[in-house]
Amino acid sequence: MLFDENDKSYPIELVAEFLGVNSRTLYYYEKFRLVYPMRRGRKRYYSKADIRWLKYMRELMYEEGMNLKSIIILIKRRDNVVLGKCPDDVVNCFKNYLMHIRH
Amino acid sequence: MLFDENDKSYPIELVAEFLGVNSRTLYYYEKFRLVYPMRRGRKRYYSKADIRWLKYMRELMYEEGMNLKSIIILIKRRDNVVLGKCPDDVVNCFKNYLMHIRH
DNA sequence: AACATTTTTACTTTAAAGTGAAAAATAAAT
DNA sequence: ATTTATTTTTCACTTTAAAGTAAAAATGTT
Repeated sequence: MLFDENDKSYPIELVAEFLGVNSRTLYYYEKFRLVYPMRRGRKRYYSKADIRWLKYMRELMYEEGMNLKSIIILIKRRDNVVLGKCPDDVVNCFKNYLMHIRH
Repeated sequence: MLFDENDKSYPIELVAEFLGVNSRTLYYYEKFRLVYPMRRGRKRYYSKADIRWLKYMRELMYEEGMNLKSIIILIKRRDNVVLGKCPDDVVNCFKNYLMHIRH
């Protein structure tokens, strides 16, 4: 009965419990601008999308070994920030490395 | 006189000195499959592209705050490995977050 | 055999990630 | 309006692991 599919938002404590973290951790993520819960008054409410995102984010961290800053960059890259900074010849150089990596 | 533009490959000690790291660090990167120096016998020779890549890699680490595993993933993503794992609705959800982030 | 490079082992350093507890802030209740 | 309760914020601390390195052992080259 953790989540009622019809509810559209969840308070921080419930989300923290669901993710198995301290609610303080969610404030921490917010400071990194990694999540934007809705505010009703001063209280935070997380949408299902928020929760899915947090869960995926933590998978990237604990299954893929990424760190928070990289995840931020991963998001920004959808606006081409990181590769924008990467010189062209280095980008091309990536392709050589790709050949060596098995997926 | 660190680098002769006409030379096509550089031994590990020279590269380490240029990057300001211990040569052991370059072995370390290699174990992560982040670089593939050419081998003549058992000895390693790094190309200019290798060196540029290493330099860029370290910028990502020390200026952007990325970790090695994330850099590996960044490379692989050119083959869509990471976002391939990411559920579509989460990908769409990224767009909302993008709006909140200033570049 | 002598030399140089590599590999392995285990260690050090450093900072990220997370958290506890108290203080501050805000809303609700009486 | 004052008190009570709840959430947020701040500060400082702990834990953990990534990143890097030193030293010794192994290996290949000449």
